[in-house]
Amino acid sequence: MSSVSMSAIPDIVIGRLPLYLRALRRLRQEGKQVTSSHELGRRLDISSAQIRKDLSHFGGFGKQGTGYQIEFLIERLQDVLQVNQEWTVAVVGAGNLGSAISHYRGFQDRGFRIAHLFDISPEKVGLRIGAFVVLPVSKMSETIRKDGIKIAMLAVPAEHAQTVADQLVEAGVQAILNYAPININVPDNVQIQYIDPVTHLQHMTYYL
Amino acid sequence: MSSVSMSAIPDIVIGRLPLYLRALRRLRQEGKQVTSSHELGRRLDISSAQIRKDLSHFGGFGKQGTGYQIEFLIERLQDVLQVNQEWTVAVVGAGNLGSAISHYRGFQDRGFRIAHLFDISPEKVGLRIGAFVVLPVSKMSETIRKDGIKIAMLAVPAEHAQTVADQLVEAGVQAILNYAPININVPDNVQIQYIDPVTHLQHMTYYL
DNA sequence: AACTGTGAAGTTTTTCACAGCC
DNA sequence: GGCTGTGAAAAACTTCACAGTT
Repeated sequence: MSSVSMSAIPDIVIGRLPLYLRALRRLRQEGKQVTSSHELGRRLDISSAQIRKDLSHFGGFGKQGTGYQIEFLIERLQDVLQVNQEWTVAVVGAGNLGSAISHYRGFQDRGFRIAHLFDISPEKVGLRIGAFVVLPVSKMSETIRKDGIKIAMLAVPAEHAQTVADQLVEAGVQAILNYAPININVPDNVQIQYIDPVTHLQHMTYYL
Repeated sequence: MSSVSMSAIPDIVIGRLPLYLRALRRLRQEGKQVTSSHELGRRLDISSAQIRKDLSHFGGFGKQGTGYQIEFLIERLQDVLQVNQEWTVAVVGAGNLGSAISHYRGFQDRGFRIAHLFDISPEKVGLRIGAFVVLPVSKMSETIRKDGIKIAMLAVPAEHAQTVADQLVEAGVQAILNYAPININVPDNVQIQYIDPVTHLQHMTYYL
């Protein structure tokens, strides 16, 4: 997990911040202005002490006796996670999954904008998928470099995931969200996260 | 996390087993017959000691001096995770995401078969999506009960996720994989897991 | 009265390191 | 020589409990 070890703040804490942020935005949408570690904890099924301790790593965001101002805390968490800016993202793979990702409206208002969709197949290249025209993988490095893209989502078959990841890293990508059901090796300074629904299902079947 | 606390084996260990299984099947596909905790660890970026300790919870699967028989270990892990049988799964939500899930070929050979696709929208009901004809949510409880379905994937808008989850639980579903970007409350005896790509992206941007 | 922020205590998880076996 | 399985040690993480503030 790369640059994690040199950070003073545990990675497991960082991993919870997006959940706090998501819940807080929900509370805001419901019209609430103030919340407490207890209310958040109840919603997220996390102890209130955990939430207070996590947040305390970044400063005193709350008020004793009152709780947390939702709007203020949202801003602070977005600052910490660096999602007050908009990140430009590339998607590689224009199959069913890449297509679904490209159509998804939920990235925009949480800090991410998809800028390009790449595919290697000549039949896909040139097609319009959602708001994008599929570009050839042969143009990938050049485009990513030109636009300074730092984040990519990988939705190619498992067989090609490592090769494409290598190209992405070579082109300057520093964070990869890998949807292919395979482990990938990247340099220590590159972030990687995985999405594989089957691992979640298999985790649950243990308990059934 | 429900029934977890009464188990002798830590949930965090259970969560890694699907990753081991995935890597082992990959090794098998590459033609390998034997592996070691070191080789697995290198691929997964997990320490070899961790892997040995995790596996030792379920019995001595390896041979000193030799390592692990890949085929044998795959079978054992599939037994432990109960994925030697095929689980029948329902998908709720026939939008882009539900459609992508329904088209995905990767569930079948890892223990899961999608049996039904539900949607509430009258325009969607009756459409053919992948191998499925979209069924109305009004038929959901009845169908799930009749087929004894225990697992559901939730791909509806965040606003409807809790309501649909309640109906699923009421109909007998015991495990839900929620793709909606919102926390859901379910009874203690029901498993729930989340997939939200944005939380992963936000986790990574912290380090950029 | 209600709530935060936080040291200290408690618990869980990981790593170490090595005996035992192939 | 290489590897597993495992107690013991170390590290990481969570919870407790309460002083301090509104």
